[in-house]
Amino acid sequence: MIQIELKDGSVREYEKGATVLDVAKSISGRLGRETIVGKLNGKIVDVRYPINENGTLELLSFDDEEGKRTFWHSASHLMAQAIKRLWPEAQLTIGPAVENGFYYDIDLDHTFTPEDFSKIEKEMTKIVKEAPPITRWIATREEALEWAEKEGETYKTEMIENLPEDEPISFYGQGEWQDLCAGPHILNPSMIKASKIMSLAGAYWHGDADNKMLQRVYGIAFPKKSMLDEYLKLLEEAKKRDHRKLGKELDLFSMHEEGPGFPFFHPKGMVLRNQLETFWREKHQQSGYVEIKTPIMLSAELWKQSGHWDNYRDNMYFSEIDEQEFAVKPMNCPGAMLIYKSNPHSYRDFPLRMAELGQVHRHELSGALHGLMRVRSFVQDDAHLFMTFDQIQDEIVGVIQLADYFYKTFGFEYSVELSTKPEKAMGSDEDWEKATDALRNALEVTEIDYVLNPGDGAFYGPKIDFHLRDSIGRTWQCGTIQLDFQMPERFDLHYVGSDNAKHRPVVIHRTVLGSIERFMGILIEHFAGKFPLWLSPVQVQLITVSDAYNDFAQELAEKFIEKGIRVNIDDRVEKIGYKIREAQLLQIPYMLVIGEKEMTNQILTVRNRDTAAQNEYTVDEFLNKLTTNIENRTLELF
RNA sequence: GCUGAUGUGGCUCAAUUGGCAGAGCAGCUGAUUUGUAAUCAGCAGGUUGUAGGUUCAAGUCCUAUCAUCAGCUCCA
Repeated sequence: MIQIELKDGSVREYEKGATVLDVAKSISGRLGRETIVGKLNGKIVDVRYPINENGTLELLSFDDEEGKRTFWHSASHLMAQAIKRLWPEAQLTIGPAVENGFYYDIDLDHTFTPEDFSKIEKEMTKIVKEAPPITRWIATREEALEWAEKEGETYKTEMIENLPEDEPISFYGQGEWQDLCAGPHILNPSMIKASKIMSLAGAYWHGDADNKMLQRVYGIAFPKKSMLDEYLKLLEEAKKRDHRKLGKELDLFSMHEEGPGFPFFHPKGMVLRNQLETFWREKHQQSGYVEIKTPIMLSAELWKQSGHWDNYRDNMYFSEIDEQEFAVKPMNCPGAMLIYKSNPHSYRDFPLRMAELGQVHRHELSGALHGLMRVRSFVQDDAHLFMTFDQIQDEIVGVIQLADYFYKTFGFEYSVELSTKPEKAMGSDEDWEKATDALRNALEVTEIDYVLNPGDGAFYGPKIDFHLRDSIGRTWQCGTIQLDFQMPERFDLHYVGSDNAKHRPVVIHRTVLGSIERFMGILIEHFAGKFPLWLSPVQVQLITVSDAYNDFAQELAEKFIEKGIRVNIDDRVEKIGYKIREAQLLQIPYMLVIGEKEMTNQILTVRNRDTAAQNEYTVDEFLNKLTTNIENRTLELF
């Protein structure tokens, strides 16, 4: 007999060799039905896994991350089986679960069309009805290769050949179809009560653009039909907060064919932008930064010196001035280096924090452009910090805390990645190691959770990235901290130390918002256009009941303007309901109906955008509440 | 850049098998002076992304090109 400790701390006895499923069934029928995978002593195992020794076991269902992934992985098998039935010549590659569902990459001459989706879905439903039990077995390398040969699955042959010698090669099968797969999997496709093919995309084999492009079929699946409906509804909701749609509706910015990747900011978008920048300047000044501004175009010679010419030329724009080659800056660092070099520096100046809202241009691939999120020209909220080696950790910690402060002000959740040396990089392995250690230490000091992203650093140094999430769950890099030992060498920077000798300073590049454009995109989606008061393009809408009250509204407006409130008067001859509706659609925080009652009593009737509640205030009361909320950059309206 | 899809008034969308480009909203004009999410009527607005081609006839079919969307790749 063996002893299994369960999640609730209870211990149960089983025959040696009892499977995860046996355990689940023994506890309750429901657990028996819903358990998808087990976590045995911290390791994910198939429900078919026989337990041979004492240990702790967690039973995971679709509600658990690991359970969900397994479920979706099995759904991708179901889809693959359906596709193989419909197109037997299809060659299968890989079919993993992703954040929202699963995909399978398939090599097939027939190009899938959206019309094929329903065909595939129908076949999937048929298989679900057949309910073939999913079985697992281990094959030798020879058997596995034989299978791939027989099935004509050339990609699988390649995958088998690349498997490590000592790893057991497992197969999963359902009905007439088998697949090479590490698992784990659910017991039977009949557990998949609802599934839907979502979209189609091209994807390269092994993610390498030199390889053949495969067809990637995306799908989603759930153990309950109602969950699929809910998910589809959620997607609809997310579409409504797409910053491209809201940008148009709220008249914040526009994009034009004449300038692909170059956004145009409208007056209301500029209010938002300027508020952001004002906030940014205020906080940076408080945090000991000075501000600089460097030119958009600089000599090509400078970019050769900085290393951008060798490492970043494909992404740069060039032009000629007086027969000399110039480049439009893709980054702000070389300009900042020149400013540093224009004066001698002492260790007493350090740390020197030079910030720059710098407009950069980068030639991004046309297919990569995406609203404000990925553009070809954007303003980085950049800064270059110059310091001694001893100051590195404190400075990185300082930036991490600054970034945290900014994100918290907007109520963002964020994730952090540490990226290490890429293939195309300058500098010695030793320098890279030192720099990477410094970043890692700072992360550990601040006790921030992070994931490692090997090989994804900048060409001049490793980096810490801050990622924010958009409305449909895609994450975008915003803040970044990059340690750089290269620029100081290349530009021969130095400072005089306390020993009266010349030393090389260390440089940190960093952004917090990342790009103002991208950050605005994220903000729009995060708030779904309902900006907090301090960011709202129009903060107060005065709505007159009839033109008898226009003068009074005008008087009031002047009082608001005097306090710096962004106010707008709607004195059109329209019904109140009509004017309220328009202000509401523009997400204006406060709507004030101005009529007889207000004029005679000298009182304000205030409608709140979010609650639709109506409150009465005296003018001074309301003004005080407004200014306090704005000054504190409060997220909620009052 | 690659794969696939999509481009019709400012916006959202119609237009049988190729057969006279249309509606709602927004805009303008007039009437309505209105109390918390749409007052009524009239008017105007388009070389159907662009350039070619097929055809008696093209929004519709073909070719090229540009842009956008989804993903890949890349990245703030």
